Amino acid sequence: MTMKKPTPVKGTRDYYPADMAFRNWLYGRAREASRKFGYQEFEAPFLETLDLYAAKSGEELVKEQAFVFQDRGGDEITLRPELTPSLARMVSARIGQLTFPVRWWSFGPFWRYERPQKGRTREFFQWNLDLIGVDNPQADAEIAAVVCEFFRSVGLAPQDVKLQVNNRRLMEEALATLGIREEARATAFRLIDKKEKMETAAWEAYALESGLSADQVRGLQGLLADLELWKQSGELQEFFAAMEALGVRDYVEYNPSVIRGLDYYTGTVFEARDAAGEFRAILGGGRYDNLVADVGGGKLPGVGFAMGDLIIGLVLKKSGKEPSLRVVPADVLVTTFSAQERDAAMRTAQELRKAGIAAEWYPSVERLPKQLKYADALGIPLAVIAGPDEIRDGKVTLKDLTARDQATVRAEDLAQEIRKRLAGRQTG
RNA sequence: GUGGCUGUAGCUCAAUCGGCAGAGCGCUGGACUGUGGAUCCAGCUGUUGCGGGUUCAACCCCCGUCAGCCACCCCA
Repeated sequence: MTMKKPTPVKGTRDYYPADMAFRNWLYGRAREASRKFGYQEFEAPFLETLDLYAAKSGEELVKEQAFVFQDRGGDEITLRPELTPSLARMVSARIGQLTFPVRWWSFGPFWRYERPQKGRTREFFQWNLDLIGVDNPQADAEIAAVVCEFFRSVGLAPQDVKLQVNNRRLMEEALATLGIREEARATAFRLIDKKEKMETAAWEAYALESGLSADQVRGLQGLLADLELWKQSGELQEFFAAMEALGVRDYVEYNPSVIRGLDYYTGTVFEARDAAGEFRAILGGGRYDNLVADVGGGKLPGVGFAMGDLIIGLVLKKSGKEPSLRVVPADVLVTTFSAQERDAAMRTAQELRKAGIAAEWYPSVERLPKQLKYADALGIPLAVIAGPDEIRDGKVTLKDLTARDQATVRAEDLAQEIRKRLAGRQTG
C-alpha cells in the first residue's frame, strides 16, 4: 500500500542544511550581541497554559492566533505565541532568589495560527532579550543599543535600517489634550497604528467611524505629523541622550505613529524597519511595567524586544548582506582509489579525524573523476588520493581543489600539510 | 477568517485559435582506463497537483478539491 505523498504542516518550514546554516548564523549573531551586553541565555517551555496569555498579550493574539488544544487530561494548552509572558512567569516564580536587574535572552520557536504569507509563517523563530527590574529610560536605551549592535554585526548600517521610537505615556497625554478619554484609548492607539498603512481619506473616514470628532481627527493628524513631539517627553529626551552616549544615536529616529500592538506595553515602544519601508517591522519591543505583577509576581518593571527570523532574512537578502555560509563541514575528502585501497582510505580518514580535521571518506568505489566532482559540488577544498604507487612508498597525494595543484607527501605528514593549506586559506 | 494569483521533468520555465508535451540547468555516460569546475557529443526523466465535466480531440475551457504564493486582518 503506497501512502499519498505527505505534505508538511501548513506554515512550517523544512530546514535543509543551507537553511539551518543561516539559522545558526543568525543565532550566533544574536548570541554575540547579547553576550557583549552581559545578557544570560535562558529558555522557556514551548507549551504553556492558555490562561498565561489571557488578557495580557492582546485579544487577537490569544483568541484568534494561538495554537490551542486540549491535552489528554482536558487542560487547555497552547503552543507559545510569544515569550514575554513565560519570562514574566519565570521571573515571578523566583522573584526572591534572583539578583536584579535581570538580563536574559533567548532564541527559539514560536507558533501562531495565521495565514502564511511573505515574511510570515505559522512556525517561526524569535530572538528575545529583556531587562527586568529597572524602570529608567537608560534601560530602554540599552535594549535599543543591543539591537543596534546586532544590526552593525550583520552589516546593516543606519542608512539600511532604522529603529523607530515612541512613548505610550507621551501619546496618552497628547490624546488627553485632544479630549480623547481613557476608554477610547485603545481605539485611538489602533488608529495611530493604522495611520501609515492607510490612505489619508480612508483613514479619516475610519477615524470618524471609530467615534472621534472631526476636531479630534484633525488633532490626531497633527500629532502624527509632529516629529518634534518627543521633546515634550522627559523620558524620550533622556532616551535619545542615552543613545547618544552609547554611540548609536544614528540608528534611531522618532516616529509618533509607532505604538505597537501588544496590550502590555506601558512606556517607550519601538520597532525596527528597513529604510526603504518595503518590509514589515524587523523587530518590535518596549517597556512593560506591569506584566510581572499581572502574572502574580511583585511589581517589577521590564523592557525588551523580539526579533523574528523571517523579516531580518528578507532584509539581509534584499540589501545584499546575506552571509555566504559553508554548509559542508569537511575540509578534506579522502577518496577511495579502488577496492584494494579502501581500508587504507578509511584508516587515513580516521587518522585525520584523530588529528582534529573534519574529513569525509568517499563511501564507495567509483571512478576518481566522479569522486573529485563530488568534492567540487560540495565545496570541499582538499582531496586525498592514495593509489598503489603512493601506498607502496608510504605516501599520499594531497590535492588542493581551489589552488588547482597537488603534492605527494609522507603519510605521517598529511595532517600537518592539510593544516598548513587550511591556514593559508583562512587568512587569505 | 475574507479576497486575488499560480500549480507542466529533480530545479527554472515554454507550449500560437483546443490539435503529437518541449527547452535550459542538473543528472548519467563518453571524448579523457591515476585526477575536478571549461568545452563538445550522446542519453535519461512526465498520472501537465488531484477528481469530475464539455469536446472528434483538453496543459489550455467549465465545476469541485488540495497545495503554494500574495494582499487584507494581525503581528516577529
